[in-house]
Amino acid sequence: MIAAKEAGLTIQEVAEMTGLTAHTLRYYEKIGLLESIDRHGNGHRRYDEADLGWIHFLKLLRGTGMPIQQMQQFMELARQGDDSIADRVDLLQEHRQELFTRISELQEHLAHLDHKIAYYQGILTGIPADPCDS
Amino acid sequence: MIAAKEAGLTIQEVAEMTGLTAHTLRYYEKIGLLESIDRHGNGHRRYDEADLGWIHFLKLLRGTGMPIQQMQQFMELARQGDDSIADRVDLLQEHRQELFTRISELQEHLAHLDHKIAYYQGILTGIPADPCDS
DNA sequence: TCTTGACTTAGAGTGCGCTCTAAGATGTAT
DNA sequence: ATACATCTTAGAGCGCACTCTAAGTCAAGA
Repeated sequence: MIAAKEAGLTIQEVAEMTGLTAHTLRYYEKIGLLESIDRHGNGHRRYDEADLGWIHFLKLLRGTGMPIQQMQQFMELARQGDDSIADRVDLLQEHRQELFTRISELQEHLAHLDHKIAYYQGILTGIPADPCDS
Repeated sequence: MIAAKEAGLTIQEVAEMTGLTAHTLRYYEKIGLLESIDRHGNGHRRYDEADLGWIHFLKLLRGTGMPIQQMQQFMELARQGDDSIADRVDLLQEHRQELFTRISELQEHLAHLDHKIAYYQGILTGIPADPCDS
């Protein structure tokens, strides 16, 4: 490594920084979630700060359970420039609503699960259990 | 349908009551999530109240994102009788913890997403946006 | 008797989101 | 020169949780 570090991060560096694998980074690029990443002279990818920003955003969307298809739609809009911002907001807000609903459902399930656990614990400790076991 | 209704529900009835498909009910039985369901004279399944209770419980577990494998473990314990209750509680409590963590993560993601949406809306309405776009 | 419809089985197929393989190019260190 | 590490590509494979198909049985109704 005599040559000065050329601008940009290698795929491995980005993988380590983001927690995605290099495989996944290439996959995301192939299916259009990332624009073609700049290449170093030898054809190797070099990621810049903007790329990193998009990758973090994609991670957020996936983390919220957005399907890849919807993410592709979003990135297609993003590629169309600032005129698409309203559409992008719509898409995000729809997803936000779904996420909110899902969280609520999970909270209900959690309460239900706690109820079940308490029921089984009641049996264990010999305390007469609530006959309603639902 | 002259014969008096024999005890128990048909697979279709249970499907409608639970929101699972008949396919899924057979699948759950095949992989050991349900004990062998009683059969009517002609070999058709007949579900009783207890079966229904287990199915609702399985739906709860799946609804909380428990993997099928773990559900199989749980049902294996259940088949071993009351001596396994402590182990079942352990399993459920571990899962409860994971569920709780997942809900927390989703809530963080939701906040982050809201932040993003607000950022984009700021652009739309021409209000100078917070330069920190993360 | 014939048709219809609900059920049975074993096993194949599906959609999702990666994840990995194979073959090859390039660059660095000894 | 040689060994190695890291990257490239196209495309195959995987794990999960269903979901569906094909071929067959059975009972009720026209």
